[in-house]
Parts: sequence; C-alpha cells; structure tokens
Amino acid sequence: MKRSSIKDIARIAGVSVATVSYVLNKKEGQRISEETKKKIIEVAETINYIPNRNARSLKNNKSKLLGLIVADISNDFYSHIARKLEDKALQLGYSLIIGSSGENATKFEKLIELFSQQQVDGMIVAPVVGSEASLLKLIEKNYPVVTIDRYLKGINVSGVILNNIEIAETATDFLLKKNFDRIIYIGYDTKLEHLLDRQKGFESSISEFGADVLTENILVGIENVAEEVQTKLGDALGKKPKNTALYFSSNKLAVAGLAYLIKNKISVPQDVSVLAFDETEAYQLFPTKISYIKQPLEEMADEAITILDSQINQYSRTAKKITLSASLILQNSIK
Amino acid sequence: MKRSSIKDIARIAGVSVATVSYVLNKKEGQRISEETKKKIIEVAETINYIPNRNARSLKNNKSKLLGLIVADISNDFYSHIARKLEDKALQLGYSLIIGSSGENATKFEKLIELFSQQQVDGMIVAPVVGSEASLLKLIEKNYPVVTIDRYLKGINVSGVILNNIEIAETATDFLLKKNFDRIIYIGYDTKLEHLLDRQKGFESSISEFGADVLTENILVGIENVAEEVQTKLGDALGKKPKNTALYFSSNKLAVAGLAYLIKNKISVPQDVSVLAFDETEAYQLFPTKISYIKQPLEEMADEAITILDSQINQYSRTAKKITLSASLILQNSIK
DNA sequence: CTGAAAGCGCTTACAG
DNA sequence: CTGAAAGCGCTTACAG
Repeated sequence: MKRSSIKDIARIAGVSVATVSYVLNKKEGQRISEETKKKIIEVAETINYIPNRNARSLKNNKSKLLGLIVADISNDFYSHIARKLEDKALQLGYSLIIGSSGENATKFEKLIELFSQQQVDGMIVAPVVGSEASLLKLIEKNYPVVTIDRYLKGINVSGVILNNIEIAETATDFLLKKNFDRIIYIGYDTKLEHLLDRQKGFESSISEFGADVLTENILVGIENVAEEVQTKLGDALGKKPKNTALYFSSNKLAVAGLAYLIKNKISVPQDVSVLAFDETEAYQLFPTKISYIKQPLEEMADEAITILDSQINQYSRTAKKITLSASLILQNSIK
Repeated sequence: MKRSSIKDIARIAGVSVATVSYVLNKKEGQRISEETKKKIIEVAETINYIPNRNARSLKNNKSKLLGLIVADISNDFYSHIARKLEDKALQLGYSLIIGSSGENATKFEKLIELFSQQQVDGMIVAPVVGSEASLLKLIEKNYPVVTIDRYLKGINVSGVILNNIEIAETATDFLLKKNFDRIIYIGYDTKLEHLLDRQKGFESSISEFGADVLTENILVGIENVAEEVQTKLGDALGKKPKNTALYFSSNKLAVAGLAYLIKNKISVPQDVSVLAFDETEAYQLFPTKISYIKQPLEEMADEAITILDSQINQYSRTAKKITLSASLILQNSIK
C-alpha cells in the first residue's frame, strides 16, 4: 500500500516539493503563478494524493488528534456525550481516540500514556478514583487536559462541571415539599467527588428542612450495581411501601431500581415516587414517565472542546473551570 | 510543552541515538553492554521519556491506530461493540479512532479520508447506503478494511457477518409453530443488505409454511423511527389485538414498539407476543422479559480485529468473510 | 515567482 | 559492542 507523497506530485508537475507544499496548504504571501497552482492541484487529484498528517505533525507538533477517556463507552451517558464531542471535534478538524478506563486507575494511566505516545494534542478525561497522580503528571508537562463529568478537588485542571450539589438540593427540596413519609437516596459507595456532591446536596437539603421526614441512604458498590440495588431496595421498602420517594443518583442505579419495582409490582407513583439523575432510553419502556435530572450534554461537549482547543492553540494557558446547570424534568413518576 | 526525545537521552547518557533506539526497542542481535543498557533505561525514566509514535510511524509505516466508523456511537449496539473492539485492539497495541457516519455517505467518505490522513493502519466500518465507491477506493489501494454489522454485496472486502437470513428464519419458524393468527414484521424501509436479509428470512420462512397465518410488514424510514413505528403499529393492531406476534428487526424498533404497547396498555404476552432483534438495557424496564436475538458481540469484535491485524501484518492479503451465528433467547414475551 | 536545504523524532543497514 | 548517516513526508525561513 504505497501512498503517494508530495514528492510524487513535485516530480510529475515538474516543480519543487516546497512549491507543492505551499500550494496545497493555500499559503498566501508566497505568490505562485496560477498556472503552477492549477497544475499541482490537478496532479494531486489524479494521483489521489492524501496528505500524511504524521509527517506534518512531526514538523508542526500538532497531530489534530484528541484523546477521550471515559469510564465505559458502552454506558449510555458516555456514549451520548462521546457523540457530541465527536461532532464538535470534527468541526475543528480533530479526530477522537477513545478509551474506556473501566474505573481502573492503572488502565487510566495506561491510556494516558498510550495517547501521549500517539501525540494527541489534548485529552478529555473522566478521572477515576486514584488517577490524581497521572493527571498531575500531565498537567505538569503543560499538556492540555479537560475533565468532564467528574472532577478531582484540589487539582488545578480545566474542567466542565455540573452543579451537582445545587441540582441535588433543588430536586430534594422539590421532594420535601410533597410531604412524603420517607425519602430514600440511592447512590454509590464511592470516593468520586461528583457523586458525593449529589449526596451532599441531598443531605444538606434534608437537614435544612424543618418538618420530619424519614430519610435513608442506600449505598452500593460499583461492581455489582444491579444486584445490590435490588436486594437493598427490597429490604428498605418491605412488603407495603407507602408514600415513599426514591431518589436515584445515576441512570444505572435508576434502571436497576425500576427493574426491581416492575418485578415486584410496586406502582409508580401510587406506591412510590421516583426521581433519577440522568436519562436513558430505558425510561421509555417503564409504564410511568420518569422524572429526571437532565445534564446539558451538548453544552458540556462544546465547552470541553472549546477549552481544549484554546489551550492547544495557546489562546489561554490557565486552567478554566466551567460549571453548567442541570435541569429538573418533572413527569408522572412523582405523586 | 517540550517533550523529551531520544536525542536528549543520548546526550545525557553519553551514547548515540542509535544505541538508545536499540535499547529502548529491545532489539536482540545487537549486543549492547548491560552497563550501557542500564544507564539508558535509567535516563529514559528520570526524564520521563515518552516515545513519539508519529516519528516511528513515519519511518515504519505503522501508526498503531485503527479507525472505527459506526452509524452512531450513541446507539447501544455500536457502543457495546465499540467497547469490545477497543479492548481487543488494546491487547494488540492499537488505539481506536472513532467516527459516526450518521447514515450519511458523504460523512462516511469524509471520515475515511480523515482517518487515512491520520495514517490509521486499518479500518473497521459499518458501511452506509451509497458508500460503495469510497470503500472500493480504499480496497483498490490495498488498505486493510473489515466491515462489521453490515455488508455490501458484490464488494470483495473482508467482513464479519451475521447469519441474518438463517436466524430470521429460525425465529420466524418458532413463531409459526405457535399458531398465531397474525405475525407482523416491523422493519426498515432501507437498502441496507443486512436488514433486507432479516426481512428475507422472515418472508421465506412464512412462504414455506403451509398453514395460513396472516402476515404483514410494517416498514419505517430511518429518520423518524419512534413516531412512525407507533402510528403504523397503532393502525395495524387496532383496538383489540389478539393472538398476534410482533417481530422487530432491531432494538431501536423494538423500543419504539414496546413503548407503544405500554402506552396503550396492551399486555405482553396475553394480547400480543414479542420477539426482537438485538438486546438493549431498556428491556429491563419492560414488565415482561423480552425474547430476543442475540448477536455474539465479543466474537464479532475479536474476529474483526484479528482479520485486520493479519491484513496489516501481511499474514494474509485476501478478503476474508466470516459468518457468525446469532442465538435466540426465549423468554416470557412469547405466549 | 520558485527552489535548496534544514529539521521534526525516530529506525536501521552498514561500517568499524 | 557502538556510531555515523540516510531517510520516512512534510514545513518553512531563507536565498535568489
């Protein structure tokens, strides 16, 4: 598979490689005769020339490659944001290399190294627990990085952040006003800040609320989400739940929990009300329209790429954190 | 962000770049003193050396980059197979560049060109309608390509193929034996071969069947799947469907159809039975366990990468088509 | 208006 | 056991 090069064009067109390069890159300033230009472009087309970005990258230090590290590309949330990122990246001429960390710090670090070797111009990452060191290493080297979805407190890195605490408070306040007897928070037993923030918002809202309401936290590990949610939810709800609200802190938790409700014929919102963080197509198959917290995926992707692009092009060198607001989509799942 | 190079190591260690290259690449044959080796490795570590694969690629003609073009990475099927491909690719030292064609031949071609420029060693693609020409161009250049999910008849390209016709026949035969009064096939109005094959299998099975059963095809465009499925399904089922089976030819169609059933309180399998091609998390939230046709995603990914890798490394140059079998997962949604 | 030449960071056949 | 040198495909400051 011998690809044709600028040299071939030069030879055929009877000019120097420099001239070819100037014409193909449409550099102004160098005034090259229309005739020469036309001939070069013609030749390039007939031999089906495809520029080698690697070679250009070597010279320029710009690969036009961006690395994206998510926890798992097969997860709805990440695959949807990946799509938006891809579109936006393409607009600016970047291609996206994708990797899934699987919540594993070692894998995360390996991906960072691999992507560095591939000379990506910058990275968009969803950091995992224990990834502080590898991230710090990148930042020290002045490598353009922006975090999405998650954030590591105390690390001075650019990031697109969701107002997790606030939206959790807003959502909880809304539930509190409905006078449920019980409100159960279903979240992860984790060290990930963005998830802890969702819990923090819930708890602070509860504690500020005067009237008495039974609250409870169900926390599950990230390995066995579905099973754990189902058994713990079963224990908590018992045979006859009434006037109870469930607040799930991720779509994965929600799907597991809703599957439990279905299986046990617990009606929503008659028996229990439901509010969930994030959406997923799966909600469409639940008998009741689920109320959920919607993240502005498109905006997040836009901001992430914009920040990265300006760091890459040195428009700005300082870490920039952008906080975006989620919105509460209220539907039938709340009494 | 000045990255350190082999030259820096050579300078600090007091050896030539050639020696550094030999040591770092662990080339045997060149016997280099243990002492020199140790020193070079030490220096590389302390200055945090990261090899520049671009430079190597320029020399070697191997980028260790693979292009993946799917219809839409945010679609469950593609994001799941992407994850498997990613894992397998990583095992062989490849990174994956991902692009979504959005079923658009122009976008598809653009991605192919972009990925070529990035010097990917090979591509895994799900071709779209009208992409024959761009694919042919690649193949002429001897570019390693393997198709997944979809196939273009008459083009001699490697591919991992599902036995769409056979599994559709098997599934239809199964439904026929259940003596439904009506069986409705819900599919796409498309030119994509793999989808037509699913329909073909259905139809051939029906026509071979002696007893009389009412059958019907509902075909929808790919733009407005959900709406179209719902209105057409509504027309077909009417107020009181009975002893009817629905056979959806993709998970997206199934989700749309099941959402309709839910909304209209049509019970599965009491009123209608359901069988669907492909799975999705969404089934978990449907009151009845859905019977579906399961594609061997992991095997598909393994085969795709294996074929590609051997084409890249010239183990084999000829187009290789591999057909894998889907399996029928029978659950409660069929009476 | 155009070209010769250096150089980006590597690899590798060859020489010693 | 080790190094000098050519070359991969580009870009670009410089010279003419």
